[in-house]
Amino acid sequence: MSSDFLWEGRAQPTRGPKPALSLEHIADAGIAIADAEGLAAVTMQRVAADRGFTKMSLYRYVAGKGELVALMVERAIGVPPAIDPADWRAALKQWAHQLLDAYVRHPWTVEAILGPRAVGPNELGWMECAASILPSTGLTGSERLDAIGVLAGHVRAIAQQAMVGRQPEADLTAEIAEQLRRHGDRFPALVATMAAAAADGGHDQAFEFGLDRILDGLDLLVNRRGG
Amino acid sequence: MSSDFLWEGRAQPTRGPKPALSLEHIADAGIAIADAEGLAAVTMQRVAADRGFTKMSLYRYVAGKGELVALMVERAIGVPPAIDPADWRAALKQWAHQLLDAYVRHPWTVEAILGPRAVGPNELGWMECAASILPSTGLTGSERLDAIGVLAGHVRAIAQQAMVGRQPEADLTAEIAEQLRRHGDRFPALVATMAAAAADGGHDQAFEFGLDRILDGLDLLVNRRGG
DNA sequence: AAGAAACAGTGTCCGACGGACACTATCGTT
DNA sequence: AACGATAGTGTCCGTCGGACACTGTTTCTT
Repeated sequence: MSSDFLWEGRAQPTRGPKPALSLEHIADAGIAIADAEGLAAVTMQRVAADRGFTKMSLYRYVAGKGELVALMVERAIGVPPAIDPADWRAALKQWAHQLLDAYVRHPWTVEAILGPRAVGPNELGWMECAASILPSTGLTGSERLDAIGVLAGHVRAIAQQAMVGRQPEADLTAEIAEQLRRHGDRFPALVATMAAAAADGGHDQAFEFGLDRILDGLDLLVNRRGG
Repeated sequence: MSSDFLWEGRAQPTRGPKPALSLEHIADAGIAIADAEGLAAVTMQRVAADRGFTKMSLYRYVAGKGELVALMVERAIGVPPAIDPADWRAALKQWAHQLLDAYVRHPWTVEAILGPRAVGPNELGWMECAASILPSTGLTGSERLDAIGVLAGHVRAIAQQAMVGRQPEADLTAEIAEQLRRHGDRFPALVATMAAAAADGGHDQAFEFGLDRILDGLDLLVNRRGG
């Protein structure tokens, strides 16, 4: 299949010069650039130059830029945590928090995992981690898969917003506030909602709020099944 | 602010040749290309050529490619629907379905709205629509904003998965299944879950399942507040 | 010891992209 | 009729990913 490069380290050949680079070094260089300047700043040129080599030498290690980015994602996401599955609700909450941490540490990942892509052991490991929590709920297999999907989707969605809010000059909420100041008459309910939110002072609870709603909803379904 | 071009049609000048193009024509050409071949196929060249003009003529209308894509998104998302807010739960469900429809009709939008971007009247209109449904729930302003965020995030996340599943040769679930066939021993819980899901036959319920969980969770919170 | 074979890294070239800039063509106004 | 504002074109540039042929290096085989 297409994503072998994420699973098998290449067999070290016996003949010829020793490789001066490694997939790990290359991925780390790319990650460093993406963390500092965004995914768009990651070019074959930059990555190679950061390691003191020419662009073309990278093609000895990766088949193209897509592979490089896939390697970066797999390494940035990291190995999934070990979570005690005794209390499924607490475990899922912990899982979601740690996944969000991984995304926020490397905000460009949400951009990189868009579209068709290769799937690596770490990414599958995170799914495995969630899958190992859910059996005690008594939900069906389809429901458990969907539950993982909803939670992972929520984490991704929040990570996207968090990424946008990173650059102060292009803050989405500031942009919305500005447009509402200009054309507020066309969006009365939205203006009222934001005014109310400003009054009650609660901010940046989007992740926790959504997570709690989803877990409440799951809990309800589990109890319905259980009794 | 930076996104005036999404709000004000440019004033038609009296002197000089008549414009041969319009923002609407340009955006439609871009949308047609993106629908057919994906966002990556949208280049200034292609869009201009489809209208029978040279690339540089587009710069009379848009400041750059970013503006073009923003125009495409604003037009593709379309004007938000009018929804009867009597039953807030049914209304939100309808809202989410229609928003998903809009995304699925133009799968490239989920890619285009990543990162800092200008915000247009249609996008704000969708938020207004949701905001006008929620007051009857009795939730606080912050909670209502977060509720909108969770729902919109869920729709976006599902739309992303739907986009990936579009191309048969790079189906993510098929890729996962393939890797599990090879390395299933490392992911026992995941293998078991997918086997169970295949047995109970329920498929493609991710959107409905997640939406129902979120709405259940909101309902619970509303009732807690109400009594 | 001397090729031969496999491998690592480089230099050069290409087409496509977004975009700057100077240019010509077209129109309403005076 | 002339002018000036506007529309559209042609040319050029830097950067990108990548193909391909090349040189240099190491080790196995004879």
